[in-house]
Amino acid sequence: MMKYLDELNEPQREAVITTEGPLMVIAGAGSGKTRVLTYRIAHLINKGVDPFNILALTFTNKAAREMKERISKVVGDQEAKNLWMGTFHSIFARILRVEAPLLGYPSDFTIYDTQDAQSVMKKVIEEMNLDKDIYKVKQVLGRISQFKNNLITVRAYQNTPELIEADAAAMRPRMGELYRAYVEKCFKSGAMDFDDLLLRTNEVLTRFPEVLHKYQERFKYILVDEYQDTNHSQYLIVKALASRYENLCVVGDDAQSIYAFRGANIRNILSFQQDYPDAKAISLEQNYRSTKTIVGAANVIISHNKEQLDKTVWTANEQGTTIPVYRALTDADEARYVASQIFELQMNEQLKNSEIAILYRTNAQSRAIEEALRKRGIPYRVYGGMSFYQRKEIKDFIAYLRLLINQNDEEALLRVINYPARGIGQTTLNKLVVASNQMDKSIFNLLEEIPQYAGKLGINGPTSAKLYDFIMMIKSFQVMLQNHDVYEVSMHVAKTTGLIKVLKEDDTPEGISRLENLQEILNSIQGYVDEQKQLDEGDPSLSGFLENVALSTDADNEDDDGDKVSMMTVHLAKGLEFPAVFIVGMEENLFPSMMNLNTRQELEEERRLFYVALTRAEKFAQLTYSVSRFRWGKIVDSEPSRFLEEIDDKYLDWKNLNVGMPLNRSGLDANLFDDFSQVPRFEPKKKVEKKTLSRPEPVKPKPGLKPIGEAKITNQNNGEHVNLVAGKTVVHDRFGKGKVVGLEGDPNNIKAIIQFETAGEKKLLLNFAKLRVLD
DNA sequence: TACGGAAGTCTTTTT
DNA sequence: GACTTCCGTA
Repeated sequence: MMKYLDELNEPQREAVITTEGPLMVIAGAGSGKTRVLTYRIAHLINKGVDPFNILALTFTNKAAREMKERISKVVGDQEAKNLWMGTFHSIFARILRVEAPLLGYPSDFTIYDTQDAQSVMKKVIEEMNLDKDIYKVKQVLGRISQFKNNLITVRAYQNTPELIEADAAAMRPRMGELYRAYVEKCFKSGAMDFDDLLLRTNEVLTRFPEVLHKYQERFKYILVDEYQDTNHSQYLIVKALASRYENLCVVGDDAQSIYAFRGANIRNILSFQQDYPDAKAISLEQNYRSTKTIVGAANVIISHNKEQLDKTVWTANEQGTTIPVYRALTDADEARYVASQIFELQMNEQLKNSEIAILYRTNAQSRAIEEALRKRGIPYRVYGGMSFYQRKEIKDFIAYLRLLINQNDEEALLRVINYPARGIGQTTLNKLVVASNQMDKSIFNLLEEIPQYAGKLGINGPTSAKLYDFIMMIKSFQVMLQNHDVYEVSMHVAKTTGLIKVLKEDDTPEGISRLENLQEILNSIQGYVDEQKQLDEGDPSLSGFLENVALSTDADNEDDDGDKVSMMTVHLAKGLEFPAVFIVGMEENLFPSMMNLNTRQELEEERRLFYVALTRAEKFAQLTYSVSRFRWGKIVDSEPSRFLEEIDDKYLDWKNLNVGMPLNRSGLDANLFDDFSQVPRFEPKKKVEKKTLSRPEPVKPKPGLKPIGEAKITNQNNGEHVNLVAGKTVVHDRFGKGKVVGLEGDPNNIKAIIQFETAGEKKLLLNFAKLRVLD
């Protein structure tokens, strides 16, 4: 029955069978961390612990789901089903559904995602008449997030002169007021943002000892995965819950801490043994995932960091091949190289697409690669970026559904009260917001009695009637929800509100795709209803569906249909592994990111990020960088990443170093790079190599020195960077064919004067105009 | 009030 | 490039 223990090495087994007392497992990359966690939980259950008493906090929903499946295989579905397993946010949202009323929130509180929060803050700043260039929405919210993650409430802020002074010194003296107004608006709307889910959990556990006691008794055994990425708020929740039984097992790797920007505090893991003096520490150092080359290179990288726990990751695996480092000329060239290498891996190594991943530092890098993969006919899936639920048409529809559950949700109400258009304008809405603030009444409640208030607010008869109609429509949906299933109501909402109609009227490709998306969300609601009915856990609730929507990420969606190459940011790749991994964009200011070059801590986090990226690879890793890249609508020269120089050359295989950028040509010869076996391979001696690396190509004229006789643009035909000069014939999407008459303006922002055959002469900014060059 | 076009602004990573 | 904002027009 406990045969699984034989599948573990010594430290792994110890981590599994040490079930009582605090335990810290430092798990190096690829050291079988997930295996330890699953078997540990299975072991607890086999020992007779009730799954209801086990809480396992994972970093992603996907990790939770996969782990649950694996546990099911050992202990059976029935037992595994009752485990409390999920992300901090989803587990504590679930608990707050029960406990939030103690804090004055409705149990059907709405969860605001980042977009909602930004929209609320934008309105708060406008209502307070503050300068939006000084009080930038994202910055203000970032600051508030810091407060919340450190449990600094509005009151605590007001009582902390250092914070007030710091904000004053940063030219934002009214931060405290903004914080208060934002929190009040959320509270009034019955809404919590992501940080609130943790903050309010802390609050309820602190203020209500009996609640704390209840959950301490419930969660006798607690496991936390990726402990190095917990923030202070999460840390305190865990600490509070575990303080009674102290059966707390944290698993993590300080070398893989990559979420400091979100408040993660690496100290949480570094000082675990101070928090729990009796804690046992186990370190898993044998890597089962990667080749010696990959492990060796990764170790070299991470050794450049100062702040870390002592450990040595090693492997008994084969040596493996050296890591190719390809120097591309443009981002398009880089993408083409990756596509061609994927093709080769398939031919030579019989790898499936699904065994290959392309990792990048920023989502924006996916575009060029997608294009190259499409050209080669390689199927792929891009994870992250704009998720399905973030799309406007989906958010609009969801906003209606949110209103049915929580009519005080002001963000949702303002979003849809005039969409589709029903003649309710900004002026009217401003009056309503002001009145709502003054009367301390939600807009919805105010509108229920609009006939009696309209005159006082200066709202005319027809408008008042429209407002009333809207409220009555929402109320009719609410009534319908009482005796119809969620799917039926959703369908009715989509039709009655006119959402389907407006989308149908738009027959552009984008419009059609928006309609399809609406269709898809309706399908997924139906899927949810069916699934919940099967699980037989009462009637499927709309609020349950909405919670899934708010807390699920793109990576969680399991439409793993077919054999596709995975594309994602390095952050998203955490916890995953692939036989072959490409890490692209290994350039200064990109990886490491130009935003993180200021302090050693920031740079070390970038380095850990690279460490994470490289250790995703089992057999094949490849690195690429480009000497020029299309960024911010401009071509930007770039230098190879310092991380490349940090790796010992014995692990690397430099490619394409002596191919230069053709100067004074109208463009790159695309065919030159199509067959990569033809590209001269230059294996330089060490000295030359380093030199080449820091100055990899002939010095090109800086953009500022360039006369306005020519301009580099990206040709819409083929994505090539070409030089545009007077006399060229170009095609514009709207204006048609035309001849370039001249170029003028600032070198960074060149205007082309183009004489179009039908549209006449136009001046177009090259940073924006989409031109195809004909000759 | 709605819409479209053009200019302006911002680009890191995510629950 | 993507998104927002501003402005003119219907």
